[in-house]
Amino acid sequence: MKILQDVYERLFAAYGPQHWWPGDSPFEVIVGAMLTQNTSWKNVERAIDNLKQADVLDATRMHEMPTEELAELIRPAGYYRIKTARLKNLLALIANLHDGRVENLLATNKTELREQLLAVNGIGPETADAIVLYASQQPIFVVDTYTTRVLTRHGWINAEADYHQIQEYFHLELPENVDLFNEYHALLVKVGKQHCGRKPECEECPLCELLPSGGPLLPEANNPS
DNA sequence: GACCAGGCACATC
DNA sequence: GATGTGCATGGT
Repeated sequence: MKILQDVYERLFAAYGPQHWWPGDSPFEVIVGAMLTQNTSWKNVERAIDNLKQADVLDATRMHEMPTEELAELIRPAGYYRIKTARLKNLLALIANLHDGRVENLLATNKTELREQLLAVNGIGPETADAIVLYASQQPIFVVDTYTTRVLTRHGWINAEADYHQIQEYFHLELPENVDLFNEYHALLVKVGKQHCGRKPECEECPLCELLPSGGPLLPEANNPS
């Protein structure tokens, strides 16, 4: 039985479409993916609003604008110095390898695109995959802390599973579909925020109500208890 | 005031 | 190769 499909159907039935990724353009999605690293989306919104107000939410303008100026605009998103450098690194990739055109970057096939993104200092697997899925609209599953937390809490993966192993699990059990991967990731984030992962007990956890811990699914998974 | 948030790179052992 | 730490703002 494909448990991950069953989990998805239950989550979608309970919560419906999440309409991710918020953003008016692919470039805004990219910037959001960079800024939301270990940061609440609310703070990212403030930063993106600042960029819009300053009329610089554009790859060329952000590439050419002074570092200090960009830093000040994205400040609400936290880690603003390092994130400014990271954004500049990505903007340099777009300028140098893609003629400064975001659409060229996003037209790159997902394997090559992921590789190029991962080569950028400041882009790790989650940010790269978020850009591939949500900005470039190519099917790759995004694994984040909530994904790991929810799956380990329910005993569906072993606690030592790394990013790639978890991603492979989703790719193995699910059809390769952009809309499915989009909704599934968003639903896991939604439920993960309410999930009992932070607490030992499991009350008022919507996911646990829907899906009581059923034991390991992967052959190598640990027994959760 | 402590803790957390849609990670990642780098230092050190 | 595993583990620890810095990065920073804003909400609870």
